[in-house]
Amino acid sequence: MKNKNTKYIPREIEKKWQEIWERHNLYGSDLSKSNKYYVLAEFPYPSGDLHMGHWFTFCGADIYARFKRMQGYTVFFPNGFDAFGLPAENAAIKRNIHPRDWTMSNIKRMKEQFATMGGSFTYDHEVITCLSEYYKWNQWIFIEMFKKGLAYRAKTMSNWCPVDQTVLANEHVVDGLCWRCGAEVVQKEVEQWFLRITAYADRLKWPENPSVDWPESVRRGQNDWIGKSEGAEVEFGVENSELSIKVFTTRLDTLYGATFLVLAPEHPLIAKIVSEKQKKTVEAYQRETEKKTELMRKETRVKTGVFTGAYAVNPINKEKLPVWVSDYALITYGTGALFGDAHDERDSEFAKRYGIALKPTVITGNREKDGRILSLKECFTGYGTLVDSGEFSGLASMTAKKKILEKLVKNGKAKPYVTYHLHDWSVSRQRYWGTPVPMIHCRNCGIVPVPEKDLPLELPYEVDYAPKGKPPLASNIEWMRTKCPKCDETAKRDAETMDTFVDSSWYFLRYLDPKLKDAAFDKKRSAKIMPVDIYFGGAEHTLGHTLYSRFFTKFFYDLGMVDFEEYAKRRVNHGIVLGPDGEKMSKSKGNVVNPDAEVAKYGADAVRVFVAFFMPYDGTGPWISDRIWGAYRFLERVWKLKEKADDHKMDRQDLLMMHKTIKKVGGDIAGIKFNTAVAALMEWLNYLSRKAKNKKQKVSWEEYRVLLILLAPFAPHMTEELWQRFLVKPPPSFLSVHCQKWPKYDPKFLEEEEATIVVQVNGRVRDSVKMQNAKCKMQNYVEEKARESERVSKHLEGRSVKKVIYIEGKIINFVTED
RNA sequence: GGGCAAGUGGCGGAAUGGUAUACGCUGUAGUCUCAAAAACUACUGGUCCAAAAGGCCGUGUGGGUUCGACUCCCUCCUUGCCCACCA
Repeated sequence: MKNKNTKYIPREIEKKWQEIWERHNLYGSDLSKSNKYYVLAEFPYPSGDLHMGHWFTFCGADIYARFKRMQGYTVFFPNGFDAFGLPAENAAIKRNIHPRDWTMSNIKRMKEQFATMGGSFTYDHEVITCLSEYYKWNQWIFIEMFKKGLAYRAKTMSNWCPVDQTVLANEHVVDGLCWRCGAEVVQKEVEQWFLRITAYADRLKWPENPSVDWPESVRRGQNDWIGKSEGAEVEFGVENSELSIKVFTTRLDTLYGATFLVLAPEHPLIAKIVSEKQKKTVEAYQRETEKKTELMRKETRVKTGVFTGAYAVNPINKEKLPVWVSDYALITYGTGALFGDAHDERDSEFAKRYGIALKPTVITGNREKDGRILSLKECFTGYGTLVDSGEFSGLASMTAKKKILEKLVKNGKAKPYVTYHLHDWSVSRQRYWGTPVPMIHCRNCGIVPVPEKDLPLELPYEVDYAPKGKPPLASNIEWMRTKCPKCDETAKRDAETMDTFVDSSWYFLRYLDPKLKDAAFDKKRSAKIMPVDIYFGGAEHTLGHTLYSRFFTKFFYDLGMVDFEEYAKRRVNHGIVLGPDGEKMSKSKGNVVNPDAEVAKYGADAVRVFVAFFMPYDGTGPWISDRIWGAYRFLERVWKLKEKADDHKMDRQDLLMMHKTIKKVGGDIAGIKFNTAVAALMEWLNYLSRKAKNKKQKVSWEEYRVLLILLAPFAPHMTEELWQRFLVKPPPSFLSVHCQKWPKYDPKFLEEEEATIVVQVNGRVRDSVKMQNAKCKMQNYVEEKARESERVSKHLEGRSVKKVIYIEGKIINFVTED
């Protein structure tokens, strides 16, 4: 009679073990232990359904977490939900369901889906950002920043999405379109809250050799985004006026070549200096550029502009320069004003277009650097020699910059000036589903923070959240009306909510104790468990989320709340699982692969193994469901192999294979190369089953035991089942395979008994010869042996050997005369 | 326009400057079966050859360095991602 237990049926074992693990609190972290290891994966947005991308990310993180746990670390691997945000509100409007209800039911559903994965998440540390127990601390942090002058209100031109009716950060304007809804973004002047991230620009800049292990692409990307430019602010007097125009430049060495000035259309001085004659033209131009959306500005690279009728005076040589207005000068960069000269391509283009006679260049070539003459273009970018520059002629650019600055500073006409590409972080959102800004607007006292004892300032459930161009919270008049904490007069609340990136900027600290009542996070625990040891996430968060988190961390550091300035020791970017059509998965395209069906068909373990195996973790490629069969077959073969296991003794080759695999799998997991780790396991399995078949040998229990341990992070359920059935006897208590110690390889077993030496003639492989390890130390012997080969001697016939290259134990190459 | 990454069989992908194509998928043939599926076994880059042995060609293109190059250097082409008037 056939025993039905001999068949591998995933659905019969997976749920069972998930429940047993939870019952035994297998993945609970004893946070009092000292050998901590914090594994973090970016928490998901509860959009409704888990998709393959989530599996890809979280399986990777889980494999790694399991691996570290088996290495003896106390692994802290929490999960949560980034639960505030626009989609909830949009879904609410569309389907007439409250954002909170929509979000919470999605979370419930996604948690069920997460459970099928068999992830080793640390229980009871869940963070859900839309709960007031969490966002209370967003508010607290906001007020702390306000007190330190880091949160402030300002009026600016902002990216405005007319469909979502909200302000967008620069990084959420993609090709001039809203990243969420795809509507064309327009410019609109609004007053809103900013966080002064620029105050941390210098500290956010990555040093050459940072103490933490983050991908170079992320570090470079952030540094470019911060875009620190050191230069000078030069004052150009305005002719027949007391006014002066402050111009930012990084190229003081070209100051003698200045031919004209350009002001950004939004520059406040324009109205004061414009001539009567030009007034109409200039104002028309200003109106026109105001209407231009970012998309239009980008598309028309042709530089347009108008003359103001005014002239400025170059402080270095008293030359008279016409002042123009053009939108290629950006009000947000430097001082919103620049001087044009022949060295800069854009300036030249602009001058040519409007018939401004450019002064000749004042930088010349003929300069050597690193033993070669530089091109003129290179000289223009900072390595030339000055000519026609008065007393500074003949100086190298670098020196001239310093000397000219010195002189201008002495005359009070310039000062060193540093500007950044990074702007302050606009955090106001005119939407409902977010953290209410904890501020009160009082007629007498101005802006007053909500007192700490009144936090959290709860988001009211009842509001009209349909977009009307004003924040939805403003529609709840009762909520809006309050009293000023200072003067007790009637006052108004702030109707705006915070950007959800505030939520995700510190959630990893809240994980430590999500229920903590009297502080944002547990300082003592943080000292123990932070920083995060490894952080898995998407490359798209290089300029957003991960930069903001670093900013928050540095702010906490300044408040003395944490004792580190970088919150994650290592950052790993994951790739993207595309739909089967090779396109990015999206609901509108209908190519979203839901893991539920795959799990039902193949079991979670096979899906996990396949997800780990089918492409490198940082790769991007389409999901091809049929191929999961390969992973399933692999697991089934492991399952069946147990029938071949007995007390067989391992020979030298067996030991070699086992230790090689231990080394490879451990090394690959540590290096986030899950695909080759699985391949190594497959290879070893091929070896084991071949030996079980061909040689009529059995597989030893030791081999089977190690195989299950190495496979456990990838296929946690089936390895546990096999472990419990065959390797725990009899079970005195619950001894999980996941609590086993990760095996160590012994280098003494890694040596091959026989060395295989590849023989080449003139670099072409002709044969390979085998010999005992010891013998390959003797080149003469190897050479003799190689010449004995018929295939080799055939190619050496009639040729004289000029040279023999021998790389010990690897290759021997005969090089002939001809 | 700038920056970064990458181009390897029919496909996903492996390869510290040292036997290119590991591992998996697919395909072909076979074993088993009344049959099919599954499983198992063998083969599976191209080309010359009846076949085998063997030879030649093969990692986007063209060059270079080297005894030896997917790997290092230069040219060009292509694709992807990110940024984009930054004075």
